[in-house]
Amino acid sequence: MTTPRTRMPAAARRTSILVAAAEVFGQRGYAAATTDAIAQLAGISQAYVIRSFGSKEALFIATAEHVLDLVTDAFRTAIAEADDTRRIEPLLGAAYVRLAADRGALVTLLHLFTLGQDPRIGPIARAGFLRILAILREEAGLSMERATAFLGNGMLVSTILGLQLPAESEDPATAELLEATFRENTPLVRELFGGRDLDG
Amino acid sequence: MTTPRTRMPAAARRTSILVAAAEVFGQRGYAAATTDAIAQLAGISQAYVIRSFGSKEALFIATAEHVLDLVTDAFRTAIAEADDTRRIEPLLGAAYVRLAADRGALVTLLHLFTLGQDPRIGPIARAGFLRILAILREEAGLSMERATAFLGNGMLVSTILGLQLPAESEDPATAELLEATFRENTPLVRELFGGRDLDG
DNA sequence: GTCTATACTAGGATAGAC
DNA sequence: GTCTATCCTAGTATAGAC
Repeated sequence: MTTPRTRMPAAARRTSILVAAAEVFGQRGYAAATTDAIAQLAGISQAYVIRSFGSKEALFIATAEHVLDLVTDAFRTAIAEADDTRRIEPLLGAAYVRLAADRGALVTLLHLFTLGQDPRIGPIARAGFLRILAILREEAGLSMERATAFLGNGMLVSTILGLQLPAESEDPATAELLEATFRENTPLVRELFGGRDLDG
Repeated sequence: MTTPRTRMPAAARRTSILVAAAEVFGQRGYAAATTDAIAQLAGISQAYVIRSFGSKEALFIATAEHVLDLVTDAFRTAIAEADDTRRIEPLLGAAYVRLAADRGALVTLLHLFTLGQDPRIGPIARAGFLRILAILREEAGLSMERATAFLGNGMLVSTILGLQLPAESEDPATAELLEATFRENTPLVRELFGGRDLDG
């Protein structure tokens, strides 16, 4: 709009753009997301978004790294809280589901993983995926079988978010699906999304 | 190009466009795919692609329905072959993996499931997902727990395809991941993709 | 650090011929 | 049934001011 808004230190501005970007990228995907939508959500001009990150592609990469950091941090915190008397998956699962509160984060990740064919983004996507796998294996101590079962469930969680299935459905098949996918975290999901549709 | 190529009955042309569309949509996703790339792959003009389906959106929807049919048909065939002395998941899994030979099909499905926010496509995506779930539950007789485990593994398979991880990697983590994800179908995957990268 | 204005391009869709 | 030519919009990126 007309006059410069809340002037802000560069680092803070960067963060606020990244947060907006994760939401928009999560909702629409990389290609369909517009830098203008991100700008509006961040409350700044489209040109300034580009100024700050150089290009839409660079912004997406920064956003992806940011989300990847959120996930790895969340997993590491969960791992630190674990004692070895119980399975660690519920803790990791809860950490993952809680990231859904960061609107867009999990679905942005899902979008990232569909971009393997992109010459710039593809390598980052592969590395990010393998990085998460390595944490599950080496830091959480999961066998490959347990790790893939956990990852599969995580992809399913993200898919359900991306589909925007209703968090509270009258359709019994949907309700049962959510129970089976979110398990002990189902109440957490309902709390996060209430009556609204699930989205990232 | 210049002069009309192989003139073809409308139905056959439709199919050949759908096949090309699945490949391009699978590779790039809905938004990034261009009707021109689809046209080139199908060997016809961009304008004719639009002519044939009305719009890019309509083409995507038709492609999605087509892929959904491939999946449901493949599952039903697998179910028909099952005897009840063994778990049915390996049969279903093999059927699913074989669809990867239809370049783009599985990853197109993955893209479809990220489009929940789209007013036109979203409802189709949700219905398609629930339709697959219903087959697993009602026709294959899986409990909801087994169905979600199977679906999660399927999403992981599609994600690995979308990431284009190499089918034969020197990286031990990747190799082990593929083994754990594809299980008894690992040889089939290698046969399908040989030395090439995995893609849809 | 942030804006307005604008240049430029890609790509979906239409018109009309054959 | 299929093409060429073209219109038109959306959206990224740049220039330059404050």
